[in-house]
Amino acid sequence: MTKWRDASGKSLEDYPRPSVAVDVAVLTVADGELKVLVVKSPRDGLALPGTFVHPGETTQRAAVRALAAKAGLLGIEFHQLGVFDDPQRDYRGWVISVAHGAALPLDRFPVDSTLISIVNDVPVEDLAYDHAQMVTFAVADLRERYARAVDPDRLLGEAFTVLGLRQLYEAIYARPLPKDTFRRQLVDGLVSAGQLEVGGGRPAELFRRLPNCLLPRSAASLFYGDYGRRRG
Amino acid sequence: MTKWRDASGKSLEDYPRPSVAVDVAVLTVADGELKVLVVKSPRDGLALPGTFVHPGETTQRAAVRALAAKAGLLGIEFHQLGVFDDPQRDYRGWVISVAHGAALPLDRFPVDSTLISIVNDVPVEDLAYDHAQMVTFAVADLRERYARAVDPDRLLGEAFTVLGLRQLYEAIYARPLPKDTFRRQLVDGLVSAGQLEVGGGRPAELFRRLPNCLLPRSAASLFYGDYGRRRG
DNA sequence: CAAATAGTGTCTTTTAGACAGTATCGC
DNA sequence: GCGATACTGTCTAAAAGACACTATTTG
Repeated sequence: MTKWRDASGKSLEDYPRPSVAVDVAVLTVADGELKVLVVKSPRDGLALPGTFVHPGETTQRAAVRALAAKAGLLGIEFHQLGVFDDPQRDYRGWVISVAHGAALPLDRFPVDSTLISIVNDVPVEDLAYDHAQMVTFAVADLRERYARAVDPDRLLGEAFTVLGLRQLYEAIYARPLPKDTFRRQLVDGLVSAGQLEVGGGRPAELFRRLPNCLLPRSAASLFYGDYGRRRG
Repeated sequence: MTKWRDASGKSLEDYPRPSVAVDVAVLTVADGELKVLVVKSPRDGLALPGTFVHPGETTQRAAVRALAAKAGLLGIEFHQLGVFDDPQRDYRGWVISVAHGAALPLDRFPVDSTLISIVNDVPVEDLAYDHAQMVTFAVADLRERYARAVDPDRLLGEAFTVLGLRQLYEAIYARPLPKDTFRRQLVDGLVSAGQLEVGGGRPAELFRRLPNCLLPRSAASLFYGDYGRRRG
C-alpha cells in the first residue's frame, strides 16, 4: 500500500499536527463523598494520570495503558468525556487531551493511591493543567449514567442492601434522598439475592441488579431534584 | 521561550502524532423531520463538512472555519460530540476526528445545500467514513439540549406559536406529542409576544422564550417517552 | 351559520412524598 | 421486654394524560 498524497504531493505528516494525550479521572466513593485518583509528580504537582496516544491505538486503549502504568489498575471501563484543546493548555506545546472517566470501588485501588475529595463537583486541591475541569466532567458523566441504571459501575459489590445503595446515590448526587421514595423507584430494577445482611436491627435483604434494566426517566428527577419551578 | 525537551532530549515533535480533524453535523428540521447538511466530493461521495485543525486553533474554531469554507455558513454555535479515533477510520493514515454538532433554521442554508433526511437517527443515504455515526451522536445531543430548554438553537424565530413549537419537538423526537400536556409543560418557559398569528381558524398567540429558563426534568419524560415499565 | 383551529376545564389514574405503622433481629 | 433497624400501608397533594368543551377567527 502506497502512502496517500494530496494534490500538492504532500502526505499527512507534512502538515502540522498536535500531540494527543489522554487523561483519566477515576472516581470512587469513600466516606460518603466522591473522590478522584491523582498522581504526584515533581513537575506538575497533583495531576490526573495520563499518557500520549500511540499510533494504531484508540484513546480508550491509551487510557487503559495509562492507568495500568501509572496507578497499577487493570480491567476498567472508560467513558469519553470530551476533548480539551485550548492551544495554551500545556506549556510544552500543542497538546490536546481526550479526557476519560471511570469509577471503581475503593478496595480496588492500590493502598498507596492518592484520593482527593470532590466538593461542589470540583476537587478540593488544585490540579495541574485543566484537570480540575475534567473531574467536573467526570462527575457529570457519572451522574448521568447512574440516573439511567442501578450502579452501572458496580461501586457496590454484586449484592447490596437498599440502604447501601441509597448512601451511594447520596454521595454521588451530594444530596439526601428520601428513603421510601428511593426504595420504590429502584426496587423494580433489583432482584432479591435470597440472603440477609445482619446488622444492629432487623436484617436487611440483599439485592442484585436486574440485568439490562434501565431506570425510568422519572428517577432522574429524584436524584437531581427537579431544578426549581413550581412549588408555589 | 525555549522549546521543551524531555529527559531524553526529545521535543514533542519527535514522537508520532496523529492528524486531527473536525467534522460537523449541521442539523435542521424540514418537512417535519430532521435533516443533516452534507457536502459532495468526487472521492468521498457524501460526507460531513470538515477540516484539519490548525496550530493555535481550538477544534471549535476549526469547525467554524470548516462551515464557512465548505458551506458558506457563519455565526453557528457548535457542540462537541466526541472523538472518533479508530486507527483504521481514514484510509489516508492516522487521523482522529472531533465530531461537532449544530442546528440551524432551514432559511439560513445556502439554496444549493444538500440536506439528507435522518430516519431512525441515521441518515437515509450512506456517508463516508464514520460520519453516519456522528450524525447519530448529533441527534442525541440535540435531543438532550432540547429537553433542557425551549428551542435553544432557535430553529424557530424569535416568536412562534405553541403549535409550531410542538411540531418542531415532534420532528426532533420523531414521535407525536400530546397537544395539551405539551402546552402545559412548556408554557411557563414562554412569555407572550403580545401578538397573534392569523390562520385558518382562531388566531394563535405568539410567544417568545423566557430568558435563562430551564425546563423541569419531567419534561424529558414527555419528549422521550418514559421507556417501557409499568402500565400493566 | 359552518368550518377550522386555539386554548382550557375537568375527570381519572398515577405517583411523589410524608408519616406512621408493622416486622424482625440482638440483647 | 427494649432498642434498633428494615420494610410497608396509607394518606394527601400534585401531576399526566385523555377528553370534551369553550373561544375566536374566516368564509
